[in-house]
Amino acid sequence: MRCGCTVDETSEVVRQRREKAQALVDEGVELYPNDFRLSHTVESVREYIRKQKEDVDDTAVFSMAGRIIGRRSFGRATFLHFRDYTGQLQAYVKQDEIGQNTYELFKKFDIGDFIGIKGTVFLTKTGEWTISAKEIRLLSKTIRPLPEKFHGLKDTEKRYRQRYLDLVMNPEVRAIFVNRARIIQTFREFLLERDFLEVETPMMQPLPGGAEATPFKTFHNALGVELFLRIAPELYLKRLVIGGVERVFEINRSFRNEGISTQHNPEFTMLEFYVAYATYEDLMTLTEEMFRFVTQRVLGVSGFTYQGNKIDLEGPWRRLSLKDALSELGGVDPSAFNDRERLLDFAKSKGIQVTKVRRLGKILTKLFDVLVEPKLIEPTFIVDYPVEISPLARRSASDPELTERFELFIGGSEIANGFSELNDPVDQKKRFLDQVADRDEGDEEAHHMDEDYVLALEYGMPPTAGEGIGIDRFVMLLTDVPSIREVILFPQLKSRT
RNA sequence: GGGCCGUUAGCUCAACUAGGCAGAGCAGCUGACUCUUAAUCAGGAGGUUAUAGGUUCGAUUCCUAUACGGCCCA
Repeated sequence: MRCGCTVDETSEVVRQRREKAQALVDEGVELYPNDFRLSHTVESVREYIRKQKEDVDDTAVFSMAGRIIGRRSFGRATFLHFRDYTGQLQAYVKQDEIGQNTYELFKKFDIGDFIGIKGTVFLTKTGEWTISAKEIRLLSKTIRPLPEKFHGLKDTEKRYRQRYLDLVMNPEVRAIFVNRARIIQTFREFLLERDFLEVETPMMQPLPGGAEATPFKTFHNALGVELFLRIAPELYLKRLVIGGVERVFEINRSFRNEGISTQHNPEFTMLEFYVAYATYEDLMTLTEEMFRFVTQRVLGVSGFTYQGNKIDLEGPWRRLSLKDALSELGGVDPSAFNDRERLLDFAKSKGIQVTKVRRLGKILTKLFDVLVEPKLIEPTFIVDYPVEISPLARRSASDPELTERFELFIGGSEIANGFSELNDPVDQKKRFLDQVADRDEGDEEAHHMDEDYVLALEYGMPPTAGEGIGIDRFVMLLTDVPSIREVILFPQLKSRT
């Protein structure tokens, strides 16, 4: 039985625990009371001990609660460890202290049960601060055993499907999610300190925009309309810039209806932010500053190791044009950049399948994804993306076929994407029309015509730069994990039938 | 969508190469033990080997399909 989600009544262990629970009930013990009050957490007791040093008061009574995570019993006395949110502590439960009746009941407590304990602290012979129980009570009975303490829980599928077990058994897993929370909080602090306004824009949109991706569809019954889960918040955030919110950001989920991999989860978290009167150059500088700030705050150092590669965030980071990267790192002959047939031949020779006959820019990015991206370990900005694959970005002043756009790569994966925003409504409409043409030719990921967004632009958007940062991937970097599923509490899995 | 690997007791894993009674550690159960810490000692229990078929006197093992997971590719 792999799933653990089926109630397996035949399991001997479960049967034994149910019998024990029934035996406690028969003795008048409430299995799930909620009238036990705490005076301390484990950490606050440890703090008390540290402060008192040699003068620990061995008559002071502390009242704590937690889950039993281990026990060693000796007939009429037992050592156990219990754990609360702040840490774990040893308890010494002695029949002489709590009385024979209570001790008999206590023997029916299992590893995993929640207990409340009142007692005094003392130092054991082996030098471990321990609470000596004057009173011990059951706060919540477990019917199923926790995974084994020494080897923990390794089964990947079970870890994801029953994340609570993973969190109980594997402290490093909890550390990842604590770090994730800190990372998001620190990004937020960084932006708030710089006068950004945090907003929430629609997750359900009549037209999915702001990225090239297949959306999830849903339906609003009362309105009778089809809606899409957003693939990006971009077009709504820019509407806010039009409305005068000159520094704005959102940290929240987007949804893309594509394959699942170690780098992709159908729902993922992005930070998107927009700065009026700034350019993509400003954002590259800001990004360096922001990443150093967050890393320093969360890890306490300015660099980290990702999957064996040392990564230094001290700047300035390398900037490389898309075409230079392709020729320098991808081995593409620069004279082939404008020759569709030669590019396709080259792709074929490298075993790269370019499915539909796509625009030149798409062939280039496909080659880039396979040949260059994995090599970009140190932080690197790739700049000068072709306009045809950047329909929302401002044209480069020096070359109208290029845009003022960058993508940031760290540890061989794309972390951020930013550009000076296109704020010319006429050009924007033309770009949408090009996308619609691509869509008509079968490119399902091409943008839709968004008349309402063009209308907004016609009311005037200040010159602006904007950026999106993949929070999950950033967390992967700082926590040094190889799969996005390790940084998402409940990653998408197929349901078991 | 394709390729490879995996699924055995509550948990972690053997047994599969070359078909021959399905095992261990931990957890749990019974008993002993009032300073242990992966406590110790003694005893006993726990299995539809993911699912459905096939080959075979005999299948955890070989074959086919399916489900789920992992890695790689698309």
